[in-house]
Amino acid sequence: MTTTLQPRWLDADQQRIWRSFLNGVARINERLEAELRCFGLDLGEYEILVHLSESPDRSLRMSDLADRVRQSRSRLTHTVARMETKGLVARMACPSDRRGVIALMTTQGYDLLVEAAPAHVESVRRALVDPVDPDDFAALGRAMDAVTTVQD
Amino acid sequence: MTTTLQPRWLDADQQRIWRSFLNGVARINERLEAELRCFGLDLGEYEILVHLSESPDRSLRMSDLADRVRQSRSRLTHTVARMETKGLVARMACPSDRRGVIALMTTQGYDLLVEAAPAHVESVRRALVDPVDPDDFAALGRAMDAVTTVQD
DNA sequence: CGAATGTTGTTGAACCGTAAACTTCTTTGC
DNA sequence: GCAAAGAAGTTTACGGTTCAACAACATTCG
Repeated sequence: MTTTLQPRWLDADQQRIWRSFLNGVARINERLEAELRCFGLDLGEYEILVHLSESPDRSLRMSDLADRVRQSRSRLTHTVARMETKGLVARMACPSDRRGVIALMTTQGYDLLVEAAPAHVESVRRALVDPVDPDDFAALGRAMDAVTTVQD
Repeated sequence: MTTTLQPRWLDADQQRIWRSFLNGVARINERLEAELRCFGLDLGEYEILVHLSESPDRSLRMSDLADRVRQSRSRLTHTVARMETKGLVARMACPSDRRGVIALMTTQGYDLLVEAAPAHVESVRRALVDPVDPDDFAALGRAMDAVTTVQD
């Protein structure tokens, strides 16, 4: 007798919630991207600016930054190169590790973040925070933490 | 006196939850994409197959399909063209509207979906359904419905 | 009717992300 | 110390997405 692993299908509720999730995430992304486009940024670039602005000297090692914004190193290299030509960030050698490169935010980059942040926060509110019941919003946080905590 | 609109910043909890959301969504996507790559599919293609499989005659108008999978029409045209060369879908003229094009799933496409679906469902479980508390999961559904319901 | 407007789907170019190879440097372990 | 292994970033080529322009057809409304 062969023990065939039956797939554990999702029940109707689970399926419905899963599709709501896909739809909701897509909607949220659309809105945030649309808002940021007014400032010539996409969400990836915006997040780079945010994390740099929160770091000492407004600078971070490339690999560190890559982890925080969940971008591959290759992608970050490309993105930072583009942002460098726009004058939003700069790169310098890392003094302690000669392999390293430090990305740092320019004044222009900081100014752009200061300009874009209120509109971005407002779209996060309009797209997610405001329409959702506060208890459900808290549950959303717990759910996403659980998702992130699980190791593969 | 000018009435400057003060940005309504997120409080610490809201900020934390928002970042958990970004991290969680990214993690879930990574896992689903990784799983589907074993079958030569990405999530966009998989969803196309799912929606075709659930429709009468396993076929849908391109614009209808585009709405359901939340892809731009241009993107869908390109994606379906690629899937057509792989033999997963086919296209035919729409009888009732001569502008229209109907995408339909081939037997090969259906077979691939049947093959990939159990693994995909399993990764949805592992990435989201299983690690999350059932009450929080239900709340997640309500939250995403609220997000989708809001009109711009 | 018939022109104006809207919808459908495609096209091609530009742009961005991915994947793999590669360089340079650091760390490890004998 | 030194070779092997690993880590940091970059580069290149390729593939997919976006954007704007477009062709074909449908709809609207005077």
